[in-house]
Amino acid sequence: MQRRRDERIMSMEKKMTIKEIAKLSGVSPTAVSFVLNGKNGVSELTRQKVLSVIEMTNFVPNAASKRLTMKKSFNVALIYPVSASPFTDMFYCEIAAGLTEYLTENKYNVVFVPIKAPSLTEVPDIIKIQDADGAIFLQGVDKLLLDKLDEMDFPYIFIDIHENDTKKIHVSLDSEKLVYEAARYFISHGHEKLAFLGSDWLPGYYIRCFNGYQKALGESGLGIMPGWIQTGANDEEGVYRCMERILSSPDMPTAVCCMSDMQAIQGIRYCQEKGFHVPEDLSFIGIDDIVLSRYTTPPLTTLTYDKPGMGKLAGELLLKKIDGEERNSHIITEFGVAERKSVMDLRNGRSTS
Amino acid sequence: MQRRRDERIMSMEKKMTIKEIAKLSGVSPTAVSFVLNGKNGVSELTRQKVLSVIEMTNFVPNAASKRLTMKKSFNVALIYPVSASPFTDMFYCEIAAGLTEYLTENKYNVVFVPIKAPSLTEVPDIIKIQDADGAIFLQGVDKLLLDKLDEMDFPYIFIDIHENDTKKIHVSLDSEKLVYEAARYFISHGHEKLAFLGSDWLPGYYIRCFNGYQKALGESGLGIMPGWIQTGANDEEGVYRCMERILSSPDMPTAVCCMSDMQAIQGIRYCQEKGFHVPEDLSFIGIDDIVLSRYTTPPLTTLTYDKPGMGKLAGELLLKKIDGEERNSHIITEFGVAERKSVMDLRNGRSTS
DNA sequence: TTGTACGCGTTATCAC
DNA sequence: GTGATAACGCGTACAA
Repeated sequence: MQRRRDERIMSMEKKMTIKEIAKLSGVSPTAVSFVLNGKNGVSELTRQKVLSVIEMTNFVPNAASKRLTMKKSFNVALIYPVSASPFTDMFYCEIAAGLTEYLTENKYNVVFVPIKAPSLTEVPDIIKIQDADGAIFLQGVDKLLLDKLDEMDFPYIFIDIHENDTKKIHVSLDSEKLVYEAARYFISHGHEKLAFLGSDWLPGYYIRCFNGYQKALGESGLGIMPGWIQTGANDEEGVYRCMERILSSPDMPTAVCCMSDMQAIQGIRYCQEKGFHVPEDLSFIGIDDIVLSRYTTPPLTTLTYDKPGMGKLAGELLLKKIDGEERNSHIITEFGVAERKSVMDLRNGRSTS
Repeated sequence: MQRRRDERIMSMEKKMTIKEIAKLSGVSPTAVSFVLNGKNGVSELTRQKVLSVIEMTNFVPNAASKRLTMKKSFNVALIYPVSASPFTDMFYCEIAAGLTEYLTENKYNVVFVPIKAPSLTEVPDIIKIQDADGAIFLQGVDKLLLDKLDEMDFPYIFIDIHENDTKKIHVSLDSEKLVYEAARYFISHGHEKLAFLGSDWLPGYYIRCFNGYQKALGESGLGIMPGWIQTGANDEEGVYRCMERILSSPDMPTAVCCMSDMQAIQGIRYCQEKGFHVPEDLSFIGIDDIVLSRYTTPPLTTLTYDKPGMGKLAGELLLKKIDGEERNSHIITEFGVAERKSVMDLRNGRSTS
């Protein structure tokens, strides 16, 4: 008899609702809700009754409904310009991986929102329609938009912010130190003529990187020759033009500091196409450790740190912020060196390994 | 007077609802809804009134509410095993990029759902809680799960399915033809001794690739020597072991057909580490054209096709299916050749370019 | 065209 | 402390 009833319940194809469960359990929807959410206020007896019905029917509360009543979307928007697309840029891809994993584990969806316009000043649709509880910006965004979001009290944080506006919460790298350490690495391997290959379309980023370069050289009393500093490495073509100038500099450098692994990799390519040998003729070091760097020839020596961890950390900060707890920004200042084959050790005439 | 009222409306910070808009416009919520959705059944006058109020208040209908009433989540789940993570595998990354772009344009969110368990037989949470209108599986999934989804009438499609189960809708590559053409490319460049480097943990995929290899060789009457066929290329280590055997084969091949770009790239690395020259000693060809292939040394010659387009196509098929229109599977059979530097032209003794 | 019931989980309000 | 009832949130669809 009992058995038959169970079967009837189990075979019900009708979509279950909390009311149905309540009816089947002989209790009120409230009681079911309480059981579902582990709140107390229900007797052990009812809890068991409800639990068994839930078990049998495989009931799970409807997401849309939950969203509506709780006024929470359980979505987080990941907003990025084309220059920082996780699908194009391997650096941001790794970060997005860590972020997505963390948020998924915490029952949030990550919604990828590319910015197509050159500059986003309008509140993105997903926020307007209240379909995100918070946002993560990659590489910063227009202040105008931030003002609007602030006015709405909408929680957001940044990853890899390239400005010195420390008022906003962000997870970033200490780019100055990154390039500084890259340069130090060269210097500790006997290099004294260091060129700088970078881009300046993100001015804040450029300045920080350049400062790191200059600081390292200054500390060691090394000079810079005309033509060694190139800032047009915005794309492959730009890198090529920059490298052309560096290579034709009257006093050829022995090493090149870069603002990203991609710049280093493209720089190496250019050298090789022109018949130069890396690292024998010229050494390179990157500062990202993107996966590509392992597979180039020579594999790229580069600085390394936990990129998925940055994504995860950003997720944590944002979730805390959504819950009303403020956390501080986090700037990564500790890096490892992935020693591969793109740096010549001038002290003994071999490539490092 | 009118002016003052406008300002009052504009400055209202209260979250607008369709009812508020109705009140302010002096019409019913229904009328507002009609205007919002471009349905007819409202006079031009009301339309204008409503439109102006919407304009002033910047009203946008709430997403959660829309979802609940329309019984639609406007989410699509992208479900993948670790072996096909868009964040790890550059091949799937490009596909996911095209898919995400297309779905975003069509007002759907893409929710990334990694499968952690070795085999997913349970209906994923996101589907249980009715938070996805459809799903896209990368690389196939357990039949048990598909049966359950079928029973629920839940729409799904596959990308890059590796089985011959043609009943399910999918967007895939003709792997047999891919490898066939890769082998043909070698043959047309004077190669007669072709090795095969692959993995067999996706048996259907392995068989198709191997068939392509064998077909090309058969057509040209080329023989296969013992040790030329290696199927343990599951990871870098596996590739190395396979290459070790290929290189120590009594009759060394001049070229290696691979089941993926990564295998080719890792194979090349192994050769180089062992002092062999690519392509002079051994030629390689890939079949994916992942971005990495452009940056290896030598850059990898590989087969190429529109991967973001595959993602977009999959999005189209799924959206149609969600709307109840069945579409046929699409198997990509046309490829280009990205001629780079990893293949030696044995007819004239140079590397192709 | 408009009023209103509906969908569905949560929570405030009440009764015992 | 337990449990139930009802209001809520909000866009949609159908009856009026």
